[in-house]
Amino acid sequence: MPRPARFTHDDILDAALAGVVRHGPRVNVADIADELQGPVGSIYHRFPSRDALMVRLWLRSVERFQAGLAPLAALPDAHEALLAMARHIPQFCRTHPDEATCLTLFRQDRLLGEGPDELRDVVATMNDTVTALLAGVTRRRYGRVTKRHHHCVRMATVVAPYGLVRPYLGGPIPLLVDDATAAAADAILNLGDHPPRSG
Amino acid sequence: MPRPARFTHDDILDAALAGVVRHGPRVNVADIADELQGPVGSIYHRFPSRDALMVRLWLRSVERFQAGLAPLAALPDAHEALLAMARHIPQFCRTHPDEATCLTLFRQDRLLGEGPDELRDVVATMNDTVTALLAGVTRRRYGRVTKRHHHCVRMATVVAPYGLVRPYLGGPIPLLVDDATAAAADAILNLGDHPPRSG
DNA sequence: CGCATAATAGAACCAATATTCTAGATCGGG
DNA sequence: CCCGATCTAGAATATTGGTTCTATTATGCG
Repeated sequence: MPRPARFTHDDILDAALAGVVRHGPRVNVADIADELQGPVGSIYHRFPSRDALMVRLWLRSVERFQAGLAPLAALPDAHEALLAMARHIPQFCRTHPDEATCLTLFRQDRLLGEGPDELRDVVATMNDTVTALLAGVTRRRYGRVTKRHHHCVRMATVVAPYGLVRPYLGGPIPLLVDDATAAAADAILNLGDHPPRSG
Repeated sequence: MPRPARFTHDDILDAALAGVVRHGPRVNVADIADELQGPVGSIYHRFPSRDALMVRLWLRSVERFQAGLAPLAALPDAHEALLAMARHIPQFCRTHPDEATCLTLFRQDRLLGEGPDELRDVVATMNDTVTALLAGVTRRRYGRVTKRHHHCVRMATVVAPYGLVRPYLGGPIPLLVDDATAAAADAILNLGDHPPRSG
């Protein structure tokens, strides 16, 4: 009975993504409406505020990124599973360059502080699923899960790979990055086998 | 003969830095004036615009960061020199947490595109000195400087270390990060010894 | 003590932009 | 064919925040 919608939530998120990629994190809603080829009213019809829209966009990007991780964590050899998860990051950035850029432009901690109240919980728990995933593989890899193991795994599979691709976002990502990612991940994982005294 | 200045350039940059750390990259000049405990007029008396101020702040942070690098590049053993340069990053972030945060909040490419025209050259050439430094050590480490070597060295000494500390900025940086940095740098540097086929 | 100079001081201004509001369009069903 | 419901549409409004402007203050010198 109602008038059919011309724009879905995802349409608007897509427009916001395009806007962010083109104009940077400070895109204004007029530019987003431009990308949408629609009026700003339609944006506010679906999203209560610009901030909420941006947070939703970030959340969708994170979800899409995380979707590819679960199967890799299930690989039989735990060490190989962790390396595969590390490699997944540059691969994802190559196939989803825009979402990857979006992920780098907002930081979770800042969204937590500045984002709309009603989304705070969602943002906060966003990484819980990944943390749980990592905890499982960590136990399989090291036998037990100390704070040190936790950090090593996180650095090897998330932090280092992410850091390595970051400067290449916006352009082609050389395959060398994938090799560097795997090499770094392997080295950092092995760090977890030895006691704290650095050598 | 004139009235003595209450605020130096550096005072204002310090205030801007404090503002950026507290409010994020979108700090407004009123907040900066707040940190300065002075009026906005005094800020505009020294800097032509907010953008110019931010770029100057970024430049100062980069300079301070780079200052510690040169002596390390001169170490006799080239491989050790590169590892020392890698380790320098988490150390710098620990001793200069605010400047480090500032470095992560602005990206050179975006400053190039959006920053004031008169500063574009300065921004563009900012990394030339580091590139030159790296080129020298690269030659000593590998004997010659191919594109692949260049990338490996850059990833090992800058990109990976930077990426590894980034999520820890704003809080204490565990010493484990330094170990991970060195391990990753070593692994990536060794990648440069082998031909392109990954293994 | 005025005078010249350069800086502080903050209110006034104005442009950019997020948000709201009112009107009009589009559909299915009675 | 009109009605209710929902959405598009974009002009109007409000707010935020960068920049400018007009005092006013402090200093050294003649």
